[in-house]
Amino acid sequence: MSLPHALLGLLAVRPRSGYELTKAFERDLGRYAWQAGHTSIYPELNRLAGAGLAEVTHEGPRGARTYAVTPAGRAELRTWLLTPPKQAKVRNEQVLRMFLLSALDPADALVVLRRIAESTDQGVTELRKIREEHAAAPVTGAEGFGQLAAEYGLRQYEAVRGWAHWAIERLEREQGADGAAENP
Amino acid sequence: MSLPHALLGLLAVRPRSGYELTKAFERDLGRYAWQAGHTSIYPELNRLAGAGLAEVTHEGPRGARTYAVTPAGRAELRTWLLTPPKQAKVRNEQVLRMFLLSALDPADALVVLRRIAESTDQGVTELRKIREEHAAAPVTGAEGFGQLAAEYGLRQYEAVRGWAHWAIERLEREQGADGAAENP
DNA sequence: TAATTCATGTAAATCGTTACATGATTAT
DNA sequence: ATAATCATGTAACGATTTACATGAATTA
Repeated sequence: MSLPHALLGLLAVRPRSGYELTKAFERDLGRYAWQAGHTSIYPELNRLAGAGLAEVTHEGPRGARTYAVTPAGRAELRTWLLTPPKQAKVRNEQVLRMFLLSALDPADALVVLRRIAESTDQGVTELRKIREEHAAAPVTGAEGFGQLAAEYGLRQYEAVRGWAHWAIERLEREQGADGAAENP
Repeated sequence: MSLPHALLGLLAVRPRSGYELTKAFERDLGRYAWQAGHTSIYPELNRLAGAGLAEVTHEGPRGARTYAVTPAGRAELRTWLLTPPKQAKVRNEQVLRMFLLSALDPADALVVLRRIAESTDQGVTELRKIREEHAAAPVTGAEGFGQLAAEYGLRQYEAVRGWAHWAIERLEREQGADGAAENP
């Protein structure tokens, strides 16, 4: 159960409302690391506040409440980050699909792989552009957050992209070899 | 909910018992793609059999039942693999930890990063060895499964490893710059 | 003023994990 | 004989998702 720590981590960067946290999950965190919807986030914020790990620091229009992490929350987050479990829980549907790809015949597998190659080509291009734009920015605490994470996301994309192209080439060579087997 | 498809995919490679499937999740699938314990696997196998997507083909000692995927199950798996959702579900505690790393002060972050670097160095070495050992093997259907997945796992490890070393160097340079700021 | 976005919540249903439970076979 | 491993299950609890619900503020 990592949701509370994900929330504490985001609040440690800067205070936010539940609504803003929800959007952070949709954009960055949820794409690579941990997804959660507002229906888990709001109750969890209440629990964190009840436990003294977060607190409401500001109330805005439309009942918006800005939460900040407390010193106790910061300590909890630090402990959690410094004591990782041996085997972390992994559940990634995209990766699962890649692992099961060989259950398809090569023609079908190629369709899927080409789609992956295309979308990761695009993803790499986008993320590289974003990185170049922010390359000049200072590297202090809160901003460092985005940069470490962005670099991680980019390298992840590049790895999948490289793998997809490698797999395509491999499958194509195999198919080519089948077709050309009769004439040496 | 991808568990049924994960099971169909494994059974598509070759028929197995629930016990063997459980171990496959512990070893390969669960490390990178999708974790599941026997308490989800056994009931799910019964559901798949009830739905005609899998069937018991053999009964061994100790009540062991070997399941195989049916033609309907193969069709279901194919459909699932060929129609991916826009946004797949991701939940990876390890990656979450990396995303939240910048919430720590640089000294603590370096501790965690060095641990990651060490364990991925090791992982890359291990997986490379395994790959070399199997490099000579033929690349037909069922074995291809392992090879695509193994390559994916290796590249994933290498990406994390590269990122960790990059982040360490960056943080060390930052700290070094702080310390040397007084004497130009 | 109508539509959109902001902003928060609850309830029911589904899904997953942990703990509990049992017994057969094989290895020491 | 004893321990380890094989092999399957159920029940209770906790976490997550989906559907439902509401209203304030902003934009067109």
